[in-house]
Amino acid sequence: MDISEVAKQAGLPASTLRFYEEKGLIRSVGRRGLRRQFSPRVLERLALITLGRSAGFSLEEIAPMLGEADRPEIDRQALNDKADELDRTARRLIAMRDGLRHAAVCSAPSHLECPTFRRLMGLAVADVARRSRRRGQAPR
Amino acid sequence: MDISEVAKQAGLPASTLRFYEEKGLIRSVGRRGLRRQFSPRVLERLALITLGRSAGFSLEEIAPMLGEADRPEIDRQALNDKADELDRTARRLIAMRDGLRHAAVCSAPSHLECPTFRRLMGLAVADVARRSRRRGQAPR
DNA sequence: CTAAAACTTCAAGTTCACTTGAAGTAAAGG
DNA sequence: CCTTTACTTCAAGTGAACTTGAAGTTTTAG
Repeated sequence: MDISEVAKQAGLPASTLRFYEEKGLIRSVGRRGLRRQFSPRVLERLALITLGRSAGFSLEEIAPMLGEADRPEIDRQALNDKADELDRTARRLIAMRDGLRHAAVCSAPSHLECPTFRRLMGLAVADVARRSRRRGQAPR
Repeated sequence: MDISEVAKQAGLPASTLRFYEEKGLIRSVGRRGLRRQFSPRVLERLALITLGRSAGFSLEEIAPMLGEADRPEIDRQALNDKADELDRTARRLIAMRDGLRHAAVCSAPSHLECPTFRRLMGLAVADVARRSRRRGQAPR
């Protein structure tokens, strides 16, 4: 398959495919002239990468999961850890969602006077503070 | 208050406070010598920024919400929109979480042979494809 | 009074995941 | 054969949100 065919099927721009190849995440099976040729199996690999990305894994984290050949060796512990992390993140988002919804209808003259909103602010600040403590005074 | 005092209370490095001031997100009330002095009210503003950030707003989105003076004018519609967005994101994360949990215990010889896992991959790919279509062939 | 600690500015660097542009080559269609 | 289209490489650029470093000034503690 030509790169544009892969791009179309994977839903990714060709530039991304070249970038992934350069990073060692995928491989082309050869060239026809200058042009890369891909095996259809690359689509599976790309789907795996896309899945990983949308689960919040970085490319660096994904690389070792893909394995050298075509048998992904996903560490089950890593999956569970990531699942836990997603769970925590999702909970935070939902708390935030509810806070926002409340703020949107709250009748307090200013959000600053709304207890719910203030509690939310407090949580966020505590969160940042905790983070910076963990990372030794250098938060992100 | 000195910048370090504000930093401590807000849980943010001083460099971030200078950065926020440069961006017009906060203001110092004056200088003592070279040193910025902050009013304690800046803490509220910073809490608001931190809250916004953790809800997924960009600094650019947050700026207009803070208002010129000290009375934040948060657009209720923006809050609802962001709440909806958080909701969608949270749902995606939860689907992903369940998928990962399944994959972690799945007995299929390879994840590639597990239907649940494959469905998950398909979803992620469809998602990316949808995105790139919306954004005119230029996804992120 | 002096030295260390805390602050200042400004430019440049960092990270991540790509994208863009320029300049060139090759394949496909007519 | 010739042109258009599709690909190629490589370096550099993007954006968000900061961080870091160097060099200088001021405050504070002893």
